Amino acid sequence: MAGPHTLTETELMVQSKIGDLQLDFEAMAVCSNLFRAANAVRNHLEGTVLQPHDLTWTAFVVLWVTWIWEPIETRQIAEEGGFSKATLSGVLSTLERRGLVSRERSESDGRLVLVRLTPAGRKLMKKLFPLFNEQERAVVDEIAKKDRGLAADVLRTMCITASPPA
Amino acid sequence: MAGPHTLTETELMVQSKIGDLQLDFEAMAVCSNLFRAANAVRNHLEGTVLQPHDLTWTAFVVLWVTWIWEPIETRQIAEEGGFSKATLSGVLSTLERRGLVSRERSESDGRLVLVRLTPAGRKLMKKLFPLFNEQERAVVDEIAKKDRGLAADVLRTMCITASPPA
DNA sequence: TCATAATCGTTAGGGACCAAACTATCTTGC
DNA sequence: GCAAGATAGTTTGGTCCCTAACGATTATGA
Repeated sequence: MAGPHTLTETELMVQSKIGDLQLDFEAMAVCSNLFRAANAVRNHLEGTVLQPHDLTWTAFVVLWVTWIWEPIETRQIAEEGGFSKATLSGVLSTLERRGLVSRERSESDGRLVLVRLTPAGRKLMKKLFPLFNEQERAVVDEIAKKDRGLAADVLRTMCITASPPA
Repeated sequence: MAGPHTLTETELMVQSKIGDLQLDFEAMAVCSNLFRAANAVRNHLEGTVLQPHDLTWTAFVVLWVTWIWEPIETRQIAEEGGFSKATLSGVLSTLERRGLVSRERSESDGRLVLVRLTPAGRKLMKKLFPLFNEQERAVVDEIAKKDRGLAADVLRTMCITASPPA
């Protein structure tokens, strides 16, 4: 979904395939662009900020969430980051081996594990996050300033609409 | 990045961690919501439309691109779909084994492989795509009608801004 | 009290994805 | 004409991520 064909070309072809069925091309355009944009932005951030520090996207999210909310329970990291606790478990082990985070069993509830950043982890994030945000700014730069708030709102709305009713 | 904390809470925590550095919180909000929305929408579409037919996201994209543009060269599918030709190769084999697509060597250039849908593949897409589009419509439904065009534009802009200069 | 259920993090197994190496085919320049 | 390079698709090896099953701990209720 990141191809060279224009939307109009595609719409004409779809219409010819689907016959006289009713389609919502505007919804199609919004969704299609949503996936392309998310991929492009993620690839950009990975390439410019993360890869030079040998960090995975998920690893960075884990570091970021932990940095902001430490000490934090692993289940909260997984929920905040939007991935499974199984994925988190592996990523945490990697980050722990690299000396960026530490795990510690909760004293009040033996099932829980609390995660913190090590001093090295905090130092890394204090250096890395401004670079990350600078690239976020660059990615948004071409959007008219007055449209940015609306963009964030629209995306949040889609988030809520598409999320399972919990 | 799909967590329960509000953006304002997060901003306050980030500010306290980063000190007096200049950050663009609006860019942060747009990017953060972009990833959450893309994940939520993709999960929704997979759950409601794809999983009942035992189709992967990537497999569906391959079917869709092929359906619209057949006969199509594999390199075009990969570019249009936004994944590597290595990934495509495996997915095509799976779809071929299930009798949904067919591969055929080009007569004019022996390096190329042309892909088509089988009648079964075409039948499936003619049934599946309206369902898919119906869910795309549902996901966009809460966005004010007048904002949808702008949303698509903004996303396209981010796409272009973030994409490598080719 | 104490078995049953719920919840936590980890482990096992599998699928999707990519980069790099490989084979086959076509193009280019001498 | 033909060797060297370019290009297409596939295979290989490895990473990331998920679901499902598991062991450990805590909560529940008869």
